[in-house]
Amino acid sequence: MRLSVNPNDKTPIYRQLYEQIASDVLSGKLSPGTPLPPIRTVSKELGVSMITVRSAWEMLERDGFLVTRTGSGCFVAQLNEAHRQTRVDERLSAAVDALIADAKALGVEEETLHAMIEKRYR
Amino acid sequence: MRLSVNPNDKTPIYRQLYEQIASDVLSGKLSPGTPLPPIRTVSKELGVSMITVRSAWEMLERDGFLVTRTGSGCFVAQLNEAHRQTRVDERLSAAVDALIADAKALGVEEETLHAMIEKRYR
Amino acid sequence: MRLSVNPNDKTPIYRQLYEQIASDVLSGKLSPGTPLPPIRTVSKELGVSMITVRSAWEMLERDGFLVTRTGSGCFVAQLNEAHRQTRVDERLSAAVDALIADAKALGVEEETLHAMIEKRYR
Amino acid sequence: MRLSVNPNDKTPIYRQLYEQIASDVLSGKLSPGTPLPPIRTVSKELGVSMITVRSAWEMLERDGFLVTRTGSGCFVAQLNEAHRQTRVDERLSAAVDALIADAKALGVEEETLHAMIEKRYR
DNA sequence: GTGGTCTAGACCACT
DNA sequence: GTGGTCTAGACCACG
Repeated sequence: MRLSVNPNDKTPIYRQLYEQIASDVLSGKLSPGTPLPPIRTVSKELGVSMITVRSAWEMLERDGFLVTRTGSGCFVAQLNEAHRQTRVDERLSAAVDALIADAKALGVEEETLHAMIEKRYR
Repeated sequence: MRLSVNPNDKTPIYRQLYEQIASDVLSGKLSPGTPLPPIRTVSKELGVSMITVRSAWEMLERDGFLVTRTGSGCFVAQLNEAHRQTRVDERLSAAVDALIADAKALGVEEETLHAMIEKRYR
Repeated sequence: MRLSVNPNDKTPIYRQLYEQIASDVLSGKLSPGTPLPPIRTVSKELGVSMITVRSAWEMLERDGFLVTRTGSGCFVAQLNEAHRQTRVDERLSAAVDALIADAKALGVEEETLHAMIEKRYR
Repeated sequence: MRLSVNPNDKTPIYRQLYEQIASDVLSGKLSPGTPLPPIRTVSKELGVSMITVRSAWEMLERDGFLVTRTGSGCFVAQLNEAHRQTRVDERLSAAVDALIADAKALGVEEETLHAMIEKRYR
């Protein structure tokens, strides 16, 4: 559980938190059932308001990444392997499609894209 | 000059306009010297405020895509081929890096990425 | 005595327990005088805190479904048939009223409601 | 647009607002494209915090009942008739199922249910 | 003017 | 102790 926020980043803090946790759940770094640290703790450690953390948590729950049990805490949701894989694919497909749209708008060929990925993947 | 705005898209209207024109300039669809329609016209056709259009134009001028000649309007800027290529690369590199970061966070291999691009490039 | 808790359900655990027992008493599945298992046992079997179970029991006693005999445990309360029927009616009326309010708010006719119940009652 | 909140009701204010607007959209009382009053206005009129209103609006947008365009306001979403009907059905089915579950738990027959609805539908 | 985000508190219900 | 809701401000980006 290594969370961090970058206040210079223009993306909202709650979204930054969302992305980090969602990715960790989807990549398997956080396994189902794992308890998350209390909102107040996260809030203090990151130096952001409780509400900001809650806002991220709420989004994560809505999207099925965690379940919250009032009085006892928040836990990584149970996602079976197939489901997890599906969501990884969805997420990546969207990102890939966005890149391809960009490339096409700029008149860049598929080969150039592959080459660029190869060069920058490290 | 085919401009459009998508009101459901959460990206600000002025940014949508910016992206379209910048892409068209970089891909060569808009060649240097081409006059842009008056702000007032664009504003009416798209049903958006003149302020919004002006703000997109300003950003484009700031980034060297447009030049304003007082009294006669806005024109696509002169970009020499090397410069144009550099900027295409910058833009695409940023997009590629974002995708790679995503892929890494999700624990996805480079090969999977290439395969996905191949499949979705149509 | 088949008790269970659903951790995904947002209704508080103590309320889930309350509802199950209240329903069983009102439907006659639990007859007057039947002893309830000790709080400690229920707590262990369901994996919930004793405090939670106690709080459900207290509410049930307050509402006349249970009686506590100090030293010997909790028992299903004596409810005469007329009383039992009244309470079933109260409970159901409330639920029916809620449904009707919903239907009206959505502009749905009474006939549609009857049809839907017929279809879904199995 | 007649909104009201009942502070005595234990359901959260933002949920009360959500339900009212969602119902009005689904029943057709609010037609697609209609602008909603600014959050600040609603907030003042109802005597609740802006954040509470926003929270309801956010949920409504998430669920496709409205779209917000920063800088110009919030509008009832475009829902075609088929989609609208589907969502009305979903909503009502859920409510009906809940009632049926209740009835079954209490050992009440289908006929009794129909009779009760008939009597209380006014 | 609009909505979007954030803070620093508070009070409540649940476990 | 936990999370859930709410308040009364503030500042920013957008149109």
